Amino acid sequence: MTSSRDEFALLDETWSSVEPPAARRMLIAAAAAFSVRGYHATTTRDIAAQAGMSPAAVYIHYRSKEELLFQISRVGHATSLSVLTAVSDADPVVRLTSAVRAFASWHAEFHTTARVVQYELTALTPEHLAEVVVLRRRIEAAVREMISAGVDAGAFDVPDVRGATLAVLSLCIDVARWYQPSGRRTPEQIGDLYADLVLRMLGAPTTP
Amino acid sequence: MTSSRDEFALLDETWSSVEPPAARRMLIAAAAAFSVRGYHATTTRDIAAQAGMSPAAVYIHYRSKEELLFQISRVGHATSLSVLTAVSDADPVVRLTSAVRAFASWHAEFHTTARVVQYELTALTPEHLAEVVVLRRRIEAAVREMISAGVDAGAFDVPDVRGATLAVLSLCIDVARWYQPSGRRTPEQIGDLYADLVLRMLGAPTTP
DNA sequence: CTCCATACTAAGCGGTTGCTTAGGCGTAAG
DNA sequence: CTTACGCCTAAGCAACCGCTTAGTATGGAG
Repeated sequence: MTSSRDEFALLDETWSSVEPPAARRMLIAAAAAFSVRGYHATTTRDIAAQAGMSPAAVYIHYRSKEELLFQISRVGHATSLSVLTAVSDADPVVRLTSAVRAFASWHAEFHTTARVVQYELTALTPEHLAEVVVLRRRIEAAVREMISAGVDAGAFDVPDVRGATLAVLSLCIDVARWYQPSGRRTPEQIGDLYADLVLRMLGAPTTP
Repeated sequence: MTSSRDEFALLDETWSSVEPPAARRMLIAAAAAFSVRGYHATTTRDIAAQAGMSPAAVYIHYRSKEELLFQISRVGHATSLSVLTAVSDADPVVRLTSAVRAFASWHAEFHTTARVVQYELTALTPEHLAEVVVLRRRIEAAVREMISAGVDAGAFDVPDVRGATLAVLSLCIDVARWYQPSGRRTPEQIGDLYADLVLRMLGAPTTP
């Protein structure tokens, strides 16, 4: 299965810094399983089997199944935040365009991680959720500031900045739900499409 | 808890045609639980307790826990399709505007049902999923046709109709994920906001 | 070689799961 | 009064869950 191998190669890219290798294999197996079946439908035996180890091996590297989820969610949120804020162009229009392109295409390319990040929040303990919510607020603030900067520069025509922020974020995040690697669009094409749609939504002068 | 009573009143509105009353109470309890905790994290004992009955009572009215989910998903999809296609205005711009307003605000007001509809598809059996996918395709086709009609009438400026359809649907559906009754926007305000944003996205001349 | 820490497995424990069985209770027809 | 039927519960079964325990293999330090 080629697509399955690609899948795991991409997950490996995201989690390459996790050591030791057995702990990384567990995380990758858990992310793949949580993404497809959901946290509650995934058993620790599933994860261990996918990682090629016994069920008890999970608990050598992680305190609980929930801690596995938390690590995926924490690193996933941090990664998506850094993807969003990596652009530092002076022009607010260019900055937002690049940010949306990168953020949307990340949710496609890394949809396995992104699905866990976006749709398994309710399975986290209150303490872990609180930690992740801090990152989510920073993601929202980053988008809002980029839109605000464009409005202040006279580049955008937005009557409701909070509402526009909500919509832009919502649009990008939902990519993780519907994206399929077998679909007709590549992550890059999705990024380009969404960057254009967002500029229109924000009333930026059309660049022909 | 006032908000909890409102919650159940709204669910009652959606499921009022289900008979007998005990079966309806089960459906409502299941929808509320699936929406908050997810299908797999909800036990048949949870559902029965919320409906004020014994665990075995579930199986008087439904063959399995999955059939409970299927009924919620099937009726929920059918309802959202009829909300989307209820508008029959001749003008394609008015038609799409009204449809988006209604579809987006439905995902807010009935977010409990909408969450089950949008996020628990993977828990359905293959047969039940296939039945629901037919409805999903009709929902997508309805939006695509409305956008196409606007393009044909020269009212929209859309380079990629399929892409625009994807984005419009995605935007509305994701309302179910982030909406909170305690939030700062009412379902109607969300509908108005989204109708405006979608018109901008589709390059419709701004109506001041 | 001994010692010990690390990484792992086989086996299993207590608790929970979806669902079944056997039977009770009320109502209405015969 | 008897019978039959629809709706419900008490009790429980087999399977499965997250996680623990006891023990094994490995490899490097002294």
